[in-house]
Amino acid sequence: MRVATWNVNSIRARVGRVVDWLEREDIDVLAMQEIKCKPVQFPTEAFEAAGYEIIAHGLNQWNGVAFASRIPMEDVETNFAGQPGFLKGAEGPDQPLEARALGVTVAGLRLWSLYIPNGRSLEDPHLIYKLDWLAKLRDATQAWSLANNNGPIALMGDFNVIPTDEDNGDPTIVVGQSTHVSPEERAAFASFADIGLVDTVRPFIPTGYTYWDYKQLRFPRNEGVRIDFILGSQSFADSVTGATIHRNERKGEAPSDHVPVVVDLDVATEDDDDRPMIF
DNA sequence: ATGCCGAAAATATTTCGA
Repeated sequence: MRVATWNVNSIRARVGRVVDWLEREDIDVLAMQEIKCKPVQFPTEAFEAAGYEIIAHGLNQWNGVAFASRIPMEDVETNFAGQPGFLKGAEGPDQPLEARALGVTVAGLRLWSLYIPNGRSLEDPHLIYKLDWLAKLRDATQAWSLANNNGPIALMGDFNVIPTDEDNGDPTIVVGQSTHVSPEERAAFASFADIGLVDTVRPFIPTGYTYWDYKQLRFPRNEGVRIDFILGSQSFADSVTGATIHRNERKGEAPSDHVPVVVDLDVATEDDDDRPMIF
């Protein structure tokens, strides 16, 4: 079973590339971020023609998350428990939720497609929102694990955090001046390890980037950053047999600025006919 | 060539992104 995450930066601008890649790479489940549309605007037909069902959560032209899967999806959940909201210029606890989190269960695995807030700048209220969002996500994940006997769960998506200096190849992103690398953001990211989640890709791909800015020849110069992750509970990570970062998807005509990240899982599904089912 | 930013709403300019 092959599971992937990809910030597509507008699915309507990228549908051909995404569907071609799904088929070429034999992907079973894809978590998408920044679909930048409402569900009615999502190019569902192109995915269905390739054998994938779509579940999308989008409120407007900003943000938006979705799943494409050729294995049945169950227990669909938009937003996580306690998820903070945000509205520029507004304050207080009743700000509207943004379309940044979507959960589904596939083949017994709990999967989340997540688009963590950017933060914008060190002085911006958006950074406070980002840190709160990550803390509440951690709390919701911990609560799920407690209620589900530490079952298999993965948080997949664009975390908008560069965990180590080795993950930062962009010379304009500087510790002390930029978001994504601040001690507070790195601590928020690291806190997922405290509730038992591990980076399921790093053991297979120790270095390498997942995003290169469109500007300033960042990709030809390989001045990217690593911000897209698949964090899994131990029971999820135990079934991971391999991982890949699809750097070639940054090339060619009209690429997203992010590339797909894939994990291979040793998990039995209904569609498997090459593996004996033993009960 | 991997090459100097792109998408969407609005309809020219602004917002957002990391």
